[in-house]
Amino acid sequence: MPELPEVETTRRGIEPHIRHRKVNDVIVRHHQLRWPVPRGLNNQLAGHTIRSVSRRAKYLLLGFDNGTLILHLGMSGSLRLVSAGSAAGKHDHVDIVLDDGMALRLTDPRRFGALLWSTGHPDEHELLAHLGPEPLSDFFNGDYLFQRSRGRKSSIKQFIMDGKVVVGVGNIYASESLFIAGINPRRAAGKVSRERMERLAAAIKAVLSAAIAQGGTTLRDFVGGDGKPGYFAQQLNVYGREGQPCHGCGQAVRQIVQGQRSTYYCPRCQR
DNA sequence: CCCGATTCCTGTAGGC
DNA sequence: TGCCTACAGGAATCGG
Repeated sequence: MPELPEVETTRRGIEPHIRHRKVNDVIVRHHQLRWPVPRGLNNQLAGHTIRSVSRRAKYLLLGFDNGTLILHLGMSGSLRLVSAGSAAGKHDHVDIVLDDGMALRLTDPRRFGALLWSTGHPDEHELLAHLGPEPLSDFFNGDYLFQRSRGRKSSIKQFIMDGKVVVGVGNIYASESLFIAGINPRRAAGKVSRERMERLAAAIKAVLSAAIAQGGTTLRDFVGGDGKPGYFAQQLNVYGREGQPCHGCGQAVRQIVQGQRSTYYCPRCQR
């Protein structure tokens, strides 16, 4: 399930193959993703060259001289380079056919992903305009987390998963970061000390960086642009390890539900 | 503004 | 073996 490291892994995987390439055709086989894929994309893109391949939060941005293609992988999406015209499976919803005989193929079984077209500045697009800072930027630090969290009653886990606070921290990395920082996920965000927020910001950066270095986390179906899975799952400390011994103290890892999402933590190491 | 619940979708896993 | 149900999750949206 793509979180920020998986999206960044995808970006790095596809960029060298698609940047400076011209689009020949766009084939949309299934329009109904998170939002409808705009009609007539082919007319916008055909003949235009991909100038940049960037990322904001979990969105991939393909920059053209006449606009930006905004892609989101949802929770089951992946982008891969395939030979143009190769047989499409039932979940292969979109092919962006390039001028070198290859195609960028969006596969997404659960269809929570999105593909949108923006003609203005992408940062001003409604979906991106109100997002919090990038977790790996200098702007995101303990001070920032401390300031933003004062007075907030929701749990620290839900707080760091809020895209208006910081982007790219999904369910897996939220649990992992809180474990590294030694913070109980149920604690009210507004009551976490400045010192602990420093540790948390550092933990989020460390966990995300390590995951990117490993090519992301493949739990079920994630593959990078080269079709290879990520290897970070082997380094997970708590996620999905309910009942198994904590790597720090040996206590059984506990699972709880917060905001309809599973949280994993060690009751001894995280207080 | 803040917060919790609901919603989209389908593959997978567990129960019987 | 097969059927049924619960569950997984990103993030917009809505109701309180």
